[in-house]
Amino acid sequence: MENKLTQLQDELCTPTSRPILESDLAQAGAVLFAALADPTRLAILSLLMDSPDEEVCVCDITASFKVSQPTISYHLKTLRDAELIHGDKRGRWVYYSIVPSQREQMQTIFERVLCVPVLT
Amino acid sequence: MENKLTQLQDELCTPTSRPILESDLAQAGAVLFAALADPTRLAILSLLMDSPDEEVCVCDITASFKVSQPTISYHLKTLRDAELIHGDKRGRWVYYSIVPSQREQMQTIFERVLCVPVLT
DNA sequence: ATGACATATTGACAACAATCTATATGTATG
DNA sequence: CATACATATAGATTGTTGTCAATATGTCAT
Repeated sequence: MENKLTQLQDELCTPTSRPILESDLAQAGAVLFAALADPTRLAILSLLMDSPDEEVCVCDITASFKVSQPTISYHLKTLRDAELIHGDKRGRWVYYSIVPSQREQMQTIFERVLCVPVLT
Repeated sequence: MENKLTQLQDELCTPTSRPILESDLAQAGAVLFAALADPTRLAILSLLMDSPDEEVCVCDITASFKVSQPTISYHLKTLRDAELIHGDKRGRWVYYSIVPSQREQMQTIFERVLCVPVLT
């Protein structure tokens, strides 16, 4: 295969001198978007974003979906691993919330990308 | 735009049967983020966003990565299927660009989510 | 026409993701 | 203490994704 960069004489395909996205940044972005690439996880995040006190009990999350409790637990772990949410165990219950430093980013994603308003 | 979210219950640990995000909206969002959930695809999008004439030849894209040409072709198809990019065949070459209606959304993703400036 | 070239498609395969059932862990309560 | 409850983890299964080599398709130049 011939690279256009080696064909400067051909006027049709002009080369680019612009570097691509730093690979570790692309990697980090891919990890973030992979965490968002599931309808159940998006709905969980939406639930957390819209919770007035910014905390939701796992039992409420579980009750909101048709999937099983272990599946919800799996999705919560996935979001936790992406450092988007945090779980606080109080007694028998665990209360999840958006990691504060990620709230603005999540709000951007919901309002400006998904075009769904969230509480502010 | 209309709010697709339902009100949360205010009492903790009271089950709710209401879905949070409209499921087709969550589904559509998941499809979008799945398209973004790969470092090579993010870098391709970054390349297209940063291209001054907003068009990049496949040969230049292929030359920018270490993966094989069929792999690049596969990623381009994935981005095409997500309707994020469009390919224009001119002669032997195919020139890809961001779908115009998606440019603003992509700019939001790069600048406000990934914190990477792009050309405007 | 023929051959070189650019890109897409196919088929195979390993890695991973989403889901379930079953079970474990920790906590409150009778 | 025993038991019920809330959540997490383990293991199995099924479907999906990223990658490559090989090949097909279409286009240009000779």
